[in-house]
Amino acid sequence: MDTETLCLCALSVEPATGYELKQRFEQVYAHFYVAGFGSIYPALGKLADSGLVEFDVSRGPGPRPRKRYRITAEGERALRERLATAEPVHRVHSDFLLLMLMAEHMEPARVDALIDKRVHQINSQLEALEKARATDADAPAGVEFVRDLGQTMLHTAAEFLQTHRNTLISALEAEPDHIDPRSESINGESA
Amino acid sequence: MDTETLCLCALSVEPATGYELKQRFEQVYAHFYVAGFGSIYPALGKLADSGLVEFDVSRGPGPRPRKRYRITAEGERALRERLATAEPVHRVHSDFLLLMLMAEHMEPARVDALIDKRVHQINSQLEALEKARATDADAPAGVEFVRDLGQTMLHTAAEFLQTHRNTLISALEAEPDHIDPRSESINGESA
DNA sequence: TGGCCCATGTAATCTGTTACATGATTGT
DNA sequence: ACAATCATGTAACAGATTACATGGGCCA
Repeated sequence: MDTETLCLCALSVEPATGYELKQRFEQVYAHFYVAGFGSIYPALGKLADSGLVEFDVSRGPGPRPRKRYRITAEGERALRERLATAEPVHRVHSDFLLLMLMAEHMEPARVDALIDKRVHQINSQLEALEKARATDADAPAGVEFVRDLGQTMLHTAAEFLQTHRNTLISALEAEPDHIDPRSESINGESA
Repeated sequence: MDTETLCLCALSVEPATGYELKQRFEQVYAHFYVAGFGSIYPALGKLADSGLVEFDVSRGPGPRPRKRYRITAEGERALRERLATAEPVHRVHSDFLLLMLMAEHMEPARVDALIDKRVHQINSQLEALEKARATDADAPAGVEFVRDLGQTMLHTAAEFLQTHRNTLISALEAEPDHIDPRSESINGESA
């Protein structure tokens, strides 16, 4: 499922402009999907071409007219069709974890900073989800399910990082693979 | 960071053929990275061209020679460089969660089946991690860190799904948006 | 008047996925 | 005899990222 289906899903909840969709994705969908303008606008264009969405035009602030998209009856049908047949692929693509895997090859301070950064990312996503829950109190069951799962996962990740960071950093400092081959005998047992 | 860097990382741990790398990725890296042959082989080719890895050739079972790659000194330098500057991007791309978000538009049985499938995926990844831990007992601190984090996250996800699936399914059955527009007056307030 | 937010879109580029092609060895 | 596993690679395609282009309104 690509950005096109993502937009169709979002529009089935509530009409929006492309710009608004991006914001919504960042605020509420960020923990399981990302999409930039470069994929959102072409996706909306294609959806409109195939009649799955339509739009009202109004004079926007920029040089181009602003378009507020909404799903059509045909779009609803297509959406149900896609939902009924799509595979539930779930993949994580994390440079962060790859970096952690290679922690031995980095300076401990760098590792520490990376964890810090990740914790901040997680916390801002958690805040966004908290806000969404407050704003949109009785959302559909599916939306709440995903929101709760997101909060649980993010919370668990943050907690793990906070609890284990010291263990990791200590281990790295004890066995300094990362330091340039000048200072060798910290353990007193190098060649 | 792309498949190229991923391969460089994996080869810095231990030499391997392209085929073996894929297996390793599936078994131990699956919870945070995926790569198919179509990206692994070209990546290894490029790495070899730029001198970051080298390989021994032996007569393999297939029509082509088998190449076992290992990282070079220059490769180690390049790797450290990349590790020192890379951004810790972490992104989830989950059709599964998007489907759950749209649960109202599906039949409850379908939602149930999707959750089932996901739980099985998680469990097989957990098994792979458990096996890796048993096999490779005292791995570097970074590797253990990532392995433990993976187990924690996967375990949390599985538990959440098991605990909340009934609540979700019940909610869906109570308010059948998913059924064709025949039965309207369940809430008694349709147009 | 300088910068940020709103707002849409295109084009070049990068990367990954999928399908295809090839074929020996080992186990059932 | 058949299937699975081992094993490498290419080519076509799909999709996303990035940078660019445009410009009004609002706030300090």
